[in-house]
Amino acid sequence: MMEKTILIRNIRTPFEETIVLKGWLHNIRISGKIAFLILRDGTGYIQCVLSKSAVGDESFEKYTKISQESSIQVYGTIREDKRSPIGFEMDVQKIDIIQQAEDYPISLKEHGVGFLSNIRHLWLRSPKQRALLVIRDLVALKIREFLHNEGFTCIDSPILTGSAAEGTTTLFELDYFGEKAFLSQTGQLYQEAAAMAFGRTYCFGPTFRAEKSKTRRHLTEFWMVEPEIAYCDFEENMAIQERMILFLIHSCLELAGTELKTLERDLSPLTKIKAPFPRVKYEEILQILNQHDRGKQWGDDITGLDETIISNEFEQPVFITHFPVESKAFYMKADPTDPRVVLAADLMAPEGYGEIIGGSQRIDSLEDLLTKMNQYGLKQEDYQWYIDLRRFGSVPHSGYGMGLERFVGWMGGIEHIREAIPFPRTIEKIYP
RNA sequence: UCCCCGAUAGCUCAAUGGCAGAGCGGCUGGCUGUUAACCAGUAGGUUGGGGGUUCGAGCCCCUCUCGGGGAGCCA
Repeated sequence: MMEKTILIRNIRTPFEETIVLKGWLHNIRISGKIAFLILRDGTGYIQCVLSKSAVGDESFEKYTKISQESSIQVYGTIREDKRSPIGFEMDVQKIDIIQQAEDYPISLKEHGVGFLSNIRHLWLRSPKQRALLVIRDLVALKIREFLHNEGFTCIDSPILTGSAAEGTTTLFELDYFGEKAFLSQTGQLYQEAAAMAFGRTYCFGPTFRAEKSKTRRHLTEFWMVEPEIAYCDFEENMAIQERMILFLIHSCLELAGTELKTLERDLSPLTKIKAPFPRVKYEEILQILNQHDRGKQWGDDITGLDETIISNEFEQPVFITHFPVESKAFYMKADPTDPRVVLAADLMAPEGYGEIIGGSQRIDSLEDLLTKMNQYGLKQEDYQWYIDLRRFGSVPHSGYGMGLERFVGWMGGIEHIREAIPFPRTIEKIYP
């Protein structure tokens, strides 16, 4: 007979007939004539109870020698059990050993991050890593769902680009049939073109920064979602971001409870979050920082440490707005009421997580754009297509970029965002 | 590129300049309700590489390599 294969996540009722679970051995505890095998199949964990009286001496001997992470198919029945974290256990009748694993390097005890990073291909199997990457998948799905429901069309920007969007020092350069090309550090400029065609657009994919940053919030390859909205001003831009963040938080709380629990995430800071998020001008932020003896003057950057201070100061995410013109990218629109500042806003997540979104209203006047490009030393011929957008039906428009790993890292409450991407690339890690 | 910290058993870590150790993992045995199970036994080491000081270096000094954290920059 052919037994039915069941995914652990789909076990919601007992099965009196024999079924089969296909997975890997996470852990085994042997107590004389009874053994407890924790099986994982990628969708969940279940304890399989193996008793000598049920399978016989010979099988019991064989099955209790299965090593951690061996691939196995377990046949048996499913029974409710109040002692189980998922409410069910399997009574084992038979086990097929697909491959007996060699000594597995990751034990159930603690390990250092350097060791684990070198075996990331195996580390992915650990419960917390699984939980975090499941949340990543959920967040990515819900970003698309949110934007789709708000009338956005996904128009992917190219990853290979011929010219720099924001200076060349932080770009990965490569040879493109004898010409210089770069890995994209933002898809934004292309989204501005797309938004003029589709109204509301976004791109969502990998971006690359050759910055030699060695911090808990930096990767050289990371995923970014970049919405761009035609006929949208600075204020409406923030309102959309606010709605998106709330939707994503609520989605995680509602749909990823198991994973958040696995990560031992304290949920109270997340459940407290509600709109509207505070909007605080750069100038006022400087004052707050100076109350912490940061000695800030007009024009100074908000550094990583400053971000941590700010994001600990508020329980809610905070928009920092109205940055000095010189500190921001060339395409940002100056505030008509205060030309010293641009209509830009960075969103700081609370709990010390810092910046997760950078956004702005873009320059829509041809004249202003050309002036600004000139000031930033950008050649018009490299950006002719971009300039064109101000010549053929230019409109007020705004957009933002959110770093997926930073958001996921915040949701998961983790220390370092390298765990929020399956195979992180950092300044000194490109393997595995 | 710069600053700080680190490298000892497969892993996580101890060891006043004086015999290199523990827990986990491995292996052997015990236990029919374990939850990172527990108990007993056992194997496991060129203390990251090179040089120096010293009667004597895991420990002090120099240097290199690698790893971690941070600065600058950014999502």
